[in-house]
Amino acid sequence: MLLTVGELARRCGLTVRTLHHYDTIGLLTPSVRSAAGYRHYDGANIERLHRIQALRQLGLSLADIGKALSGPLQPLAEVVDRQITQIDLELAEGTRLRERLVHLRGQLANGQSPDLADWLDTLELMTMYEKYFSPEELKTLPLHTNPDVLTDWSALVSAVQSAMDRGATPDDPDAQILAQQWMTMVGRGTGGNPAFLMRLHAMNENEPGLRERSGITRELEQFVEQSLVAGRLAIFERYLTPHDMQRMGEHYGRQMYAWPPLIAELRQAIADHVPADDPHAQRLASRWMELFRAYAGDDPATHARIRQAYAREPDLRSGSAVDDTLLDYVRQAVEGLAHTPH
Amino acid sequence: MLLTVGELARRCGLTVRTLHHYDTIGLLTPSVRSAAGYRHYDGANIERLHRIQALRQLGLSLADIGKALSGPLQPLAEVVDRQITQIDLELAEGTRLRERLVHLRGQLANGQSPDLADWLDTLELMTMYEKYFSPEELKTLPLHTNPDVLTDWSALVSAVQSAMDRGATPDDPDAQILAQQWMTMVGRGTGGNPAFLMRLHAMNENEPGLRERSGITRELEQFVEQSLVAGRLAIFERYLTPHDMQRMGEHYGRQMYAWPPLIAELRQAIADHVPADDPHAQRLASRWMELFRAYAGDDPATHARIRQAYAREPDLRSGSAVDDTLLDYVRQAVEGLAHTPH
DNA sequence: CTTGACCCTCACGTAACGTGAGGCCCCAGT
DNA sequence: ACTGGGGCCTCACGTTACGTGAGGGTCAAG
Repeated sequence: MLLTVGELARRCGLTVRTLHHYDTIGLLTPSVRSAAGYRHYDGANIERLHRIQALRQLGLSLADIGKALSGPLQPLAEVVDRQITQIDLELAEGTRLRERLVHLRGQLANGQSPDLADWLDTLELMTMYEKYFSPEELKTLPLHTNPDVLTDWSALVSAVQSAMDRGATPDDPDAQILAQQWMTMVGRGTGGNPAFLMRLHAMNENEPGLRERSGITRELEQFVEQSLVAGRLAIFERYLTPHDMQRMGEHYGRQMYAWPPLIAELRQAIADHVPADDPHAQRLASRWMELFRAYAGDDPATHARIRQAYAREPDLRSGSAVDDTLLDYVRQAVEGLAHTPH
Repeated sequence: MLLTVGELARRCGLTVRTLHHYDTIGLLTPSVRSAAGYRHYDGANIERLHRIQALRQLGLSLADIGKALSGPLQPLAEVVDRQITQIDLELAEGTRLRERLVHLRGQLANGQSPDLADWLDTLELMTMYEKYFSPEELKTLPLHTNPDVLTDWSALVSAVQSAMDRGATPDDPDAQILAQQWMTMVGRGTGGNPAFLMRLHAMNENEPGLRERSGITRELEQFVEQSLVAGRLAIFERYLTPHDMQRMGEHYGRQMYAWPPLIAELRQAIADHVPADDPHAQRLASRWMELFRAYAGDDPATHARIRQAYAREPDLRSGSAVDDTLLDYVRQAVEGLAHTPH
C-alpha cells in the first residue's frame, strides 16, 4: 500500500508542505518516486513518521530528531511507551492547572480580588503546562532544593567526562564505578522517586541549553548507561551460567527506560492500598514479568539465579527505587497471575 | 506591588525578551516606567497578561489577541471558564490518544504488525491532539456528515450578513428571527451536543482561514448573540415585572458560553447514571443555580416567573440541548441542595 | 480532447521570539 | 567614594518550521 503525499498528509493530519519539508531536509524520504516525480510512501515510511511525530511531541527540534533517528533505532514499542509517559505527564499537569483555575474562578465569582502571589503562581503554571515540574513538585525535588546535590552531581558529571576524555570504555572498572555512583546520585537527586527520574530525563533530552549547562550530553549519558550495564553484567556473571550470560549480554539494559514508569505506577498502587489481587496490580505485575523475561528468558532456573544475584548484590538495584516492599507486592501480584490459566 | 520585567518573567515562567516583545507591539504596556527606563508592572498588567496567556493557549496569534483585547473586555471569570473548557478538551483528547497508544503498544509487544489504516488513524490523532475533533467524533457531527446542514448554515450566514449590511440592529424583529434560526441550526449541526458547540466555537475563534471561509466573523457572531439576547428578553418581557426586566437587561446573556460546558457535564452525568444526590451532581446543580441567579437574582417570585416563561416558550431553549430529562435531573439535584444548611 | 484534482519545484515571507552587543542603573559591601 | 555583581535598557541579526503563491506537469474520468 503506497500513499501519495496528499493522501498521507490527509490521513496523518499534516500538510503536504510539511512532508515536502521533511523530504527536503532528509528527515523522511519517500521509499518510491514515480517517473513523474510523485512521492510514494510505504509502511516503513509510516513507522518512521510515527517516530518523528513522537519525538516532535516531546519537543525536539527537527535537527535533533534527525540525529536521534540516525543511529540504531529504539524498538517502536519503547517509543510508544515513552509517548504514553509523556501524555500521563500532560494529563497530570492539565488536571493540576484546572484545579488552580477553578479556585481562581471561585474567587472571581465571589467578587474577591485574587491574591497577587497566588495569581502569579497560577500564571506560572499556565506557562509550565507541558513543561516538567509543578512548583509544588519542585519543592520536593532534592536536586532543586538541596544545593549540595547539584554540586555533587556536577562534580560527578565532570568525573565522567574526564574518564571519557581519557578514552575509558564501558568495560573499564573506573567507568563502572562512576556509573554506580551515578545511580546512587540519581536516587539522591530524585528523592527515590522514579517519576521524577523520567522527567529529568525528558528535560535533559528536550532542553539543549540545559544539556549544555549540565554537561550531560547524549554521549555522556550513553556512556554512563553502557558502563552501568557492563558493571551489572559483571556482577551477574558470578551467579549465572555462560548460557545465561549470553542472553543477558544481548538483552539486559535494552528496556532500561521502561522500568521507571512501571515502578512509579507500582509505588502509586502501593500508596493507594490497591490489593495485590486487584486487576490493576495484576496488569502491572504482568508488565513487570514481561520486562523481566525480556532479558532473563523463560527458564525458571535462570530466574532463580538472577533473583539470588539481586538478593545478594544491592548494587544491582541502586537508584532504581525498588525496595523490599515493592518486591513483595510484585511477588504477591505475580502469584495471583500464576493462578490464571496461560 | 510593582514588578520589574525580570521578576514578572520569573514569576510567570516567561522570558524578559517575551515581555519586551509584548511591550514593543503594544500588547502589554507596563503601567510605570522609571526615570532610568525600567519597566514596572502592576496588578492590572497581571490581569491583562492572564488574558493574553489564556488566548495564547487557545492558539490565537498575538495580532488576533491584540484585536480581541482592544474592545470591551469579557469578565475575567468568563475567561477562566473558557480556559477550563479548553483544558477539559485537552484532557479528553489526551485520554483518547493514550488509549490508542496503549492499543498500539499491545500489538507491537505481541509482535503483531499494526493494521496500516488503524495506524494512520493513530498518527492523525497524534496530530489532532490539541486540535478539535477526533475522527470518531467527526463521524457523529452532522455538520461534517450531512452536506445539507453545511449548505443551510452557509445560507443562514449569508442572510445574517445581508441583514447586517442593511444596517439591521439586534432590536430588529428580522434580526431576532435570524438569531432564532441560528440557534435551531446550531442544534441541528451539532446533533444537540453542547460539547460540540464549544468546539465549533473554539475552531471558529482560532482558525482565521476557517472564519474567512465560513463568513462567521466576530462581528457577525456578536450580532447574532445580541439579537438572540434581545429576542429572548422580548419574550421574557411578557412574563416579568419591569423590575425583573431591568435586572435581566443587565445580566441575561452575560455568561452565555458558561452554559454549554455545564450542560454537557450534566448530560454526561445522566448518561453515566449518576444519582441526583451524588456529590458530583450536586456540584453541577450548584453551578447551575449560580449561573441562573447571576441573571435572575435571588427573588423566588422572579424565579417562578422565569420558569413559567421557559415552560411556555420553547424558543427560549432552542439549540441549548436542555430537555425535560435534564431539567428534572437538575430539579432533583437542587432539592438535595435545599436540604443542606446554607 | 477537456477538465478537475493532484502532483512537482522554486522561492519569498512569516510569527514569535532567541541571542549578543554595548552600555546604563541600582544596591550592598568595603 | 569606589567596586562589583546582578539587573536593566535599546538595537539588531538570526532562527525554526513551515505558509503561501507562482508556474507548470500528471493522471483519470467523462
